[in-house]
Amino acid sequence: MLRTHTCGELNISQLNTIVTLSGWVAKSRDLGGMTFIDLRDRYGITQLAFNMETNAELCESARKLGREFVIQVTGKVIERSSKNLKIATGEIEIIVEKLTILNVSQTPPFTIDDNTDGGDDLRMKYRYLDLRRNNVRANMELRHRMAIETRNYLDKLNFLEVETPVLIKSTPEGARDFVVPSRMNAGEFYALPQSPQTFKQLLMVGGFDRYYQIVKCFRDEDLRADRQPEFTQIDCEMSFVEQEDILNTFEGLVKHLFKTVKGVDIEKMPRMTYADAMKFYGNDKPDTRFEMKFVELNNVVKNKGFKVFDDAEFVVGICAKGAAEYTRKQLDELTEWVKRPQIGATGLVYARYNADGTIKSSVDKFYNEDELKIWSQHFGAEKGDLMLVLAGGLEKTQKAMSELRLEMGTKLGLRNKNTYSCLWVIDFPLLEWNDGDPNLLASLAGRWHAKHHPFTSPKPEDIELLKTNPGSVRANAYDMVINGVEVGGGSIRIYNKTLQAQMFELLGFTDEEAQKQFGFLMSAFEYGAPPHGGLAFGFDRLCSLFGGAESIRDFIAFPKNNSGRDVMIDSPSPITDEQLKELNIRVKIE
RNA sequence: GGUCCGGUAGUUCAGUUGGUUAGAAUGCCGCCCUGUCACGGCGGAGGUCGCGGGUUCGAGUCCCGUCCGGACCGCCA
Repeated sequence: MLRTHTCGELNISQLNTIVTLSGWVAKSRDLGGMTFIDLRDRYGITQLAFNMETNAELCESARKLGREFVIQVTGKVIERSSKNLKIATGEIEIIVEKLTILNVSQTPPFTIDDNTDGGDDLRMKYRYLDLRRNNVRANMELRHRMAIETRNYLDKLNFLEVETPVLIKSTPEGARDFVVPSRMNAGEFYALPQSPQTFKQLLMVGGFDRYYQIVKCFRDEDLRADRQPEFTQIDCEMSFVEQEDILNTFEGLVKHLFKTVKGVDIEKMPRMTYADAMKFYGNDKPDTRFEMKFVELNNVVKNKGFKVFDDAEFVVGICAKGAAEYTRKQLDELTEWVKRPQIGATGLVYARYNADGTIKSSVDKFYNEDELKIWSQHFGAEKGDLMLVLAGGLEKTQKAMSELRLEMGTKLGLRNKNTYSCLWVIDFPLLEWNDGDPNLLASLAGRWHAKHHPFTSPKPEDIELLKTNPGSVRANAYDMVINGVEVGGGSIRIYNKTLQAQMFELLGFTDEEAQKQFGFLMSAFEYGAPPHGGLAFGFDRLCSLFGGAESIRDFIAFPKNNSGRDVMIDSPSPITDEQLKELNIRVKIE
């Protein structure tokens, strides 16, 4: 071993011990007569001391060490004369007797420090240096802890971790597939899994009644701060269960993670129907850390001569507690904010319930104070509150108000990242109407597509509606939402061949297409498929939520950038003509 | 496919209405300094202002195009 101890463990109890440490030169302070070096490894920092008086030669070599040189030192642990209580090893230092340079280093392009001066791009290019920073390493440690505790919890409940293949079959439903050409089968391609969905269902048919896997999944869609082309799921499936069993089991998993990783106790998670989530939050993943629920105003504000409201399909408001003090300027800024193309509202109506009991609105011309009093009753507004109203088409206005609600929540400090509000959103619609996306129409020739996926079972009491009113059919599908983040979701699956065939038909698959793409699953269902269901958690998102971060990138050791590039290894990249020839592929860039 | 923001020293940034030799901090190099821990002091080097074109007597600054990065919308069953 090139060390007897790590750089994080020595303290006053090891005084006068001779130790050997190895690590990186984090910083050096040359005072002339003596030189101090901060030696860093994964575990911490230990100060090395070199003295001109006692060993001039050694001190001279220490002065020449550059940042990030890898060195090994042997020396005695002594008590510092001036202590640094900010670090764990701050009471001691090493009087170095022997110094070996294990490796030299170029000066790093950014400081390896908690508050680095490096921009994101640079950090990604030199990710191996970025990983030396405390906070990035702490994120990876958190991720490790989450994975371990996930395995602990599920193992205790008899779940089996089973690996499923990564080279699988492309299907047109859902996200775009990443594809891999097959050399041995000219002109044919594997697809990388968007999730191990069909395999975990086949494992249920195979009798593995409790399965999980912490598994990489791939989706070739545009990226975001919380979306990577390859990402990790905690993928789970259970047999002989009903929806409540799944919810309870995996609510338990998340509670276990909060308890063991963060020391936080989470209460029983409420269940909210999709319909209520949309009604009160305009969103299927509501941030329930704060109220500020939607107030429908169609029956309150119409027919008073205000054309915007009269013509609107949907008029909705929220009550921002204590925000009546907002200045004209702040309200104008808020109006501009909702008018941005990303939000898409055409305007914002506000009414202040002033401390003196008067109510002043931006539409006083159309609504007198008595009418505004009625507004405030609907809002549940009190003195000091601000009422905000948007109007327009239903979906667009719901979406805009949902964004405005989150913005107001942020502005009013109601979204503390150390507070966790968890819930299940249940009873999602089974199907969504295809509003004319030509790509979908071409591939599916169907008018509906599955909101969750085509194996999701309808609620038994809604099955009749499949024939008459498919849009109103509710699914046995559920999402777990924490602080407005969809951390996971799943469903009770169809295990009946006839019902599955009916679904495929509704989704526009011909028998032939269904057979070609999912024949293996339909065949399997003919051999005694048990009732089953499951869900998958977005592991990266869960980690970033636990770590209090917005972006998942810092919880992935080697993430990709916005364009799906790995700037460190410079991929993707072209392949040689020889490789292309072997694969029977000709590249043509339009 | 679309909207917005950014690209100036190794790094993070400033740069006014278009006007002399493009600045600061930090890092780097050299000298000095025996208790530092954001050490301190003095000195120095370091620039294709992303790239291409245009307007102008004159462009880091204005216009057009393009590339790169970031946030978002669409998309992500």
